[in-house]
Amino acid sequence: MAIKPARTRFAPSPTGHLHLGGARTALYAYLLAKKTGGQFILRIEDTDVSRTVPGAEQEIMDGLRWFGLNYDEGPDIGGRYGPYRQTERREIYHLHINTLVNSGHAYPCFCTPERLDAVRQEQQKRKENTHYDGTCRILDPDDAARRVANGESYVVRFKMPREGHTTAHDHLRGDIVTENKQLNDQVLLKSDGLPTYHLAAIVDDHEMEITHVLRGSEWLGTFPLHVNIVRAFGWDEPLWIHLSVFLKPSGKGKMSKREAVDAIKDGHSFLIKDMQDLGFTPEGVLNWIALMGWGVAEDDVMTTTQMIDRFSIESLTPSPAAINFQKLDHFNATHIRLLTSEDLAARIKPYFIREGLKVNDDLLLKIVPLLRERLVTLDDCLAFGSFFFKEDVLPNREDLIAKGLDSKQSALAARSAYQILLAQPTISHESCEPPLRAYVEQSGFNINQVFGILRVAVTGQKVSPPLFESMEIIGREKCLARIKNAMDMLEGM
RNA sequence: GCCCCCAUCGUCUAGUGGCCCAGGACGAAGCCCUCUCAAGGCUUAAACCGGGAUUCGAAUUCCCGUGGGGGCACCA
Repeated sequence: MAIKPARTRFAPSPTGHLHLGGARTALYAYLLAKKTGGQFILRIEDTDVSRTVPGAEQEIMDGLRWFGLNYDEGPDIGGRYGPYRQTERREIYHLHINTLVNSGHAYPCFCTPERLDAVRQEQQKRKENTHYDGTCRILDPDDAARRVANGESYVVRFKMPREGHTTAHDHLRGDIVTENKQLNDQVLLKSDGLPTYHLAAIVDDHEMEITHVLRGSEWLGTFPLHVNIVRAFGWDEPLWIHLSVFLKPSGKGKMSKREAVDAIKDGHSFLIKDMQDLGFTPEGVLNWIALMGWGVAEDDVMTTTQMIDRFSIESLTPSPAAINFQKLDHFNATHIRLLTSEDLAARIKPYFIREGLKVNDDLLLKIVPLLRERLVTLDDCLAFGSFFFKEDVLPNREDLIAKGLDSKQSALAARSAYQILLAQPTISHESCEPPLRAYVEQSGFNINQVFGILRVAVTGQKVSPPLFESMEIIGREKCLARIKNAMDMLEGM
């Protein structure tokens, strides 16, 4: 059972929000690192300065922490292999790009974007595969070096072999063979002096001694390029694992703006920052995304610890997975039920406070057992429990009239129940239910009618946690007052 | 257009040549429990994309279709 410790990384670019796909990539990388006793690293790929969004980096870090996916090295905590922001690693890339140019694996290119554009259009017109035409590939290296020294604007391109083929090995798909003539002389270093992803990621993964690269399958297209770069350097390759993409719920295509709007409308989102507000728990979300792309035979309800225990890159699946929010609800509800009362209380408290309610902690702890199995999302605590924190309750007149009865009959039932409860020194399940049931027996009304009137009277709503347990928590005085009030309302109709 | 990847119930998946008239989970339907709503228990319906080939035997291997996804930037 001697597994080599894996060093894995999550390497997002700070250009937008942390979403489900990114979170899953991070999760798998985290699980693999923890499983093998290795390290999980956060690296920020911010080489496209124009696309960098202020706050995005922070959001990524907050998201990972919310999930409990704590990284061992990262921009805010440092580490032996830092810095962990690519814009802070310019010198490292320049060093390596020089190596590549000197060994003939890369070359400076002075073509202007305008010329490149023209070439591309020309190729499209001829229905050719668009690719760099190689103008600067055949430049004399000394001439090129002179032009660079003169301050001429340039990029550095990778000199892709024109003949033969490249075999790249993906752990989930096996060997992927590509003809080299299909490949392009990609830009490695941009004219602003910053590297492109292709160079930066490969250099960093090597420098940071990453053993397993887990990334999205959108990188499959440039995968042959990447292995060629690694080989040009003469480095050992990491194990490459390209994760499947997430599809929209219909299974047709990736999530888009349109689906994002629909998801929000129905209380869901694929943005991590929204999840917390929507009442989802990190445990629920994690469990849900873990299973999209990981084949777990049975017992699929897991905590992070259990996931670490059972995780294996052998059981990852390469096919795309459609998002299923109903399943998220299920896992969220399931994990809520797994929480201790203290934990659940602490988690739902903010939702009551957000609603402007004054929360008494003792009371909160008492109602938690009544709420627990009724919550799908944490904010459902409002629908089932806000009346506990209100002085008064305002039932709808119509709701007080029991199904199948008129207002007079309902008033009679309320009055009778009131008198029975009034005779009880304390209100509890044990003391109240038997006499009330006895009354139901002899009154000719049914349980649902009588208990229903009381429910609306005491809680102000038609759906609530169990009646007697709720009344016990609310207390004798308040319950009696509320029933009296309901009685008056019914009799005044 | 070119290149690459993928393909088991509606969805996520188990399955690595016989243990599969295909198993689990979500969802659906029904029943039980029940003061409402849940939770819980039990049950049912529901799939190997199509065609060839290999083999005594294929969901599992190979080929060809078809469908879906991704990529073809000085973006990641």
